[in-house]
Amino acid sequence: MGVSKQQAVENRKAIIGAATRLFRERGVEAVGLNELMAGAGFTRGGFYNHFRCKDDLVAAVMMAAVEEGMARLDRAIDAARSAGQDPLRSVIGWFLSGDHRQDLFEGCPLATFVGDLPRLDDAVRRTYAAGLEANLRRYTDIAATPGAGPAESRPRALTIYSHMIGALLLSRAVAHTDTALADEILQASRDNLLESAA
Amino acid sequence: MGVSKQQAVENRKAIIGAATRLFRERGVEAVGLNELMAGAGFTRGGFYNHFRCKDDLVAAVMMAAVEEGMARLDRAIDAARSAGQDPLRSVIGWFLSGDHRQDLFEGCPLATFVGDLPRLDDAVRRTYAAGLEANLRRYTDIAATPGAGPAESRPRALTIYSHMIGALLLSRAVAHTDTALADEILQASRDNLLESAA
DNA sequence: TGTACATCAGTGAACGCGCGTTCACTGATGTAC
DNA sequence: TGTACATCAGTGAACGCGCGTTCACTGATGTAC
Repeated sequence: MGVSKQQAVENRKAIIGAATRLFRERGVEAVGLNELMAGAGFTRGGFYNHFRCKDDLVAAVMMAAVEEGMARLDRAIDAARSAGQDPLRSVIGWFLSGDHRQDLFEGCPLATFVGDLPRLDDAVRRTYAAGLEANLRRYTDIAATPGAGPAESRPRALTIYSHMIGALLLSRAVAHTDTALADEILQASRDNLLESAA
Repeated sequence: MGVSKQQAVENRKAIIGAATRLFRERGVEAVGLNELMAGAGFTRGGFYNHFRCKDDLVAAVMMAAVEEGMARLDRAIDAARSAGQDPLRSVIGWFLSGDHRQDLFEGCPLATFVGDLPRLDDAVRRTYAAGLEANLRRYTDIAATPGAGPAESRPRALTIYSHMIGALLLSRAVAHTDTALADEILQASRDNLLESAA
């Protein structure tokens, strides 16, 4: 068609955006390039002007999702601090909420993509691992109590994060089949973690 | 070929067995029926003498995996009790071990299949949810402290299980990319849960 | 500033491939007499 | 007990389909003069 360089850059972003939405919703393997390009408003052939192969796109999607997730976490922490609330309690309350369980699109990317990871290549897994480490560092910050050093805060952050991820994934796994159990799981972990953070 | 009824029943079990191994190792979607039947020692066409479609097999695999997982849990609990050990501490130690992280074949099926679940059909999800509930009941039993009733033990079991699942999945997700982090995750949660179970 | 040409994002048909599934066939098992 | 026939698990070729990827082509953008 002939398209300006600036437009091409935006189109690339649009492809990544559509892919992120579809991958989060249905999983990386279940989404084909044809559907994906149609979702971004293009025909299939143009894909290869932007990416060498599907794995390249997946790597770009993971990178974007992890960065966006971190930015969202930072914003939530700032908002809590501005409001004079404990950022850790605030984040726990959001992470283990029904909203987060339902929201595949803006939820924690590490939770959403953990199921796809075994079938993805090393570049994506490195991005995932780096994203996890970045998240854990932030959780270490907000889990720190006045007197405690990193030797205490770090393992505490790890356990809180593992616990939340597990509860969210189990709750999502049974949400459509046994809503009562799904709610019970979230509530038990929310109560437990909020109590331990008090 | 002509095969006795008894042999046919065993062949069906062999197909389920091969499928369970392959599904656990590489995910349900990534394994084709051709490879699967070859893995069980047959050619592809015979599949439909045993199952109406692939989803039927997946349902049978999930059922078998969940039952086997429960049986294994019960055996571990019995063994711990016979040895005069606290079954809860015993199970936690196993669940959050490097062995369990590495062992996709005999590990907890709810952890292994949680990533595949979003793309599987309702029958499989119901089996999964029932399996989760059965596991949680058993954890409620072993998490019970002398004075406590189910109102305390049940949420406690849920939080312990969620926490363990999350730690195991995160640890597996980064095991090949950042082994130190993977070990750190398991250890932090193991220390934390064993301490709270003391 | 205006013109001629090169670039390259987007198009849409086509590629080979492996998927889940179907089918006609086979032959030992199991049954009826 | 022996014979004739029906059953049905297993075979392997074939089906349509959608996948990731390639390709020749297009035409507006961007560049050289």
